[in-house]
Amino acid sequence: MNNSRSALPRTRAPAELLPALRERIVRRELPPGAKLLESELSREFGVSRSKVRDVFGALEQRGLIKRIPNRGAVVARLDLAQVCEIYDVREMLEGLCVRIAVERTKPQSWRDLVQLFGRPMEQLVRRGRFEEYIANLDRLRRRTIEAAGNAVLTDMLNSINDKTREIQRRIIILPGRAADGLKQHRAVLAAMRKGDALAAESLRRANIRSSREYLERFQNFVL
Amino acid sequence: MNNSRSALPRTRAPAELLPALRERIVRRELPPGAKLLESELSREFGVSRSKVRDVFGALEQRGLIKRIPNRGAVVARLDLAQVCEIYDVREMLEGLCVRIAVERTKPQSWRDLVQLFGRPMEQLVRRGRFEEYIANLDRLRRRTIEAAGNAVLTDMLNSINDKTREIQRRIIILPGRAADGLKQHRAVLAAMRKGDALAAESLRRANIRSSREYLERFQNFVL
DNA sequence: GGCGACAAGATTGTTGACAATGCGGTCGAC
DNA sequence: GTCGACCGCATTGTCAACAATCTTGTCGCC
Repeated sequence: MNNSRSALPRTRAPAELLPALRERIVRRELPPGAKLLESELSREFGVSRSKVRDVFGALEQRGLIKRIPNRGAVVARLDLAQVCEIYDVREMLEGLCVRIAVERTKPQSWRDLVQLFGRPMEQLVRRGRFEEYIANLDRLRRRTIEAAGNAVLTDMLNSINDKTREIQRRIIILPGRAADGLKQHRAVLAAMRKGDALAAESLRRANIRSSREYLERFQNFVL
Repeated sequence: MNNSRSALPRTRAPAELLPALRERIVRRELPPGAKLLESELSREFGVSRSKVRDVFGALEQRGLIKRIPNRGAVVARLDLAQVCEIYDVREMLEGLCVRIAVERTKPQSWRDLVQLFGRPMEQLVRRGRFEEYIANLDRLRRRTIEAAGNAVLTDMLNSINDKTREIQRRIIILPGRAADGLKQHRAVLAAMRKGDALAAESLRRANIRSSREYLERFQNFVL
């Protein structure tokens, strides 16, 4: 079902197995429903089956795969209800993250991002350069998480991001979404630049709610 | 270091290993820093070492134990900073949980809990029957989580609860805390009874912030 | 007497073989 | 011709032996 290519790019390092598999799932290189064979991965990565098994355990805990006893592991599938559950949580946690980040940093530390989200991002949206647009969004995201400096929060947000990264990518390319999102992110950044933590939180939450509206409206194209 | 008793209560079922260990850690039967020996647990539960190993992996992912390569597994230790991180997240998630729960249920479905948190809980606080007080608190917690019906949120709250259950118990018995907490929970329940989701959320968050103040004030007695 | 190297024991990490389970195809009966 | 039982194959689950690593106690040297 999934051996679409016979010559795979052989990731050799044994410790790289978990992040490599995670990445393949997150990027939908392994699409939802794809079956994961222990022996196949064992050979490809040059590690023992036990180790593959361990990694499966970790991936299952993170909700990226589903294991059925004696039947193996498949990439987890998300329906709209589950994505909505995630979005409810995400709204709260991203809001918290921005608030803490603002509280713990000097307002001027966001200067470069404010600038980046001005003209440069405007151009990217106008020209439909979504990959770069998304890369910059991710830059903002990582900076915010790092500034918040809350390990528990970081884990949860990363877990949520793993499960919805591809969905977010598909939302961004929906008609009008990138422009809307950029406006909202600018508002958030403006509040951050002023050191107004509560406003930044509120605006970030509105931003995520807006993204979610696109998701629900265009669910047939996204899921 | 930790073989305080020679005749342990032998939990025999192999599938019971994970919940059993989890419970021991959460209840501090295995205190932070306690070393977990694979072979010992393997014998006690009558399972193979491989299975113990799997369970260690799961416990590590949940943040209940810490594994050091070639050095074994120890029960995770929490310092004040980490607990504060958890409380920041907990405040948001418990608030969200109550809000959704109220939005998705009929106001009258909370009647029994409103009543329970009236006279009966008052009596328990006054008489210092903390175990029963805590048991009822947990009843409210489980009902709320169930009513919210958000699996992602449920997992996160349960994970947080596992890590801080013992700390919460110690906060409750601090002088004045149980009475304060009860007042706050009554306010939350009153809002729930009225179907005012936003008020309930706000009040629940205030409740958790209050609990956190006790924690910070009495940290030497709690941690 | 204290410090460092060494060795023995204990513990974790890894591997491969073996058992159990589920799936798909084939054969036979009605 | 279709349905159902059986058998073989592929895959997962389990286990015990082996290898690697760390801890601890001892000895010798300074």
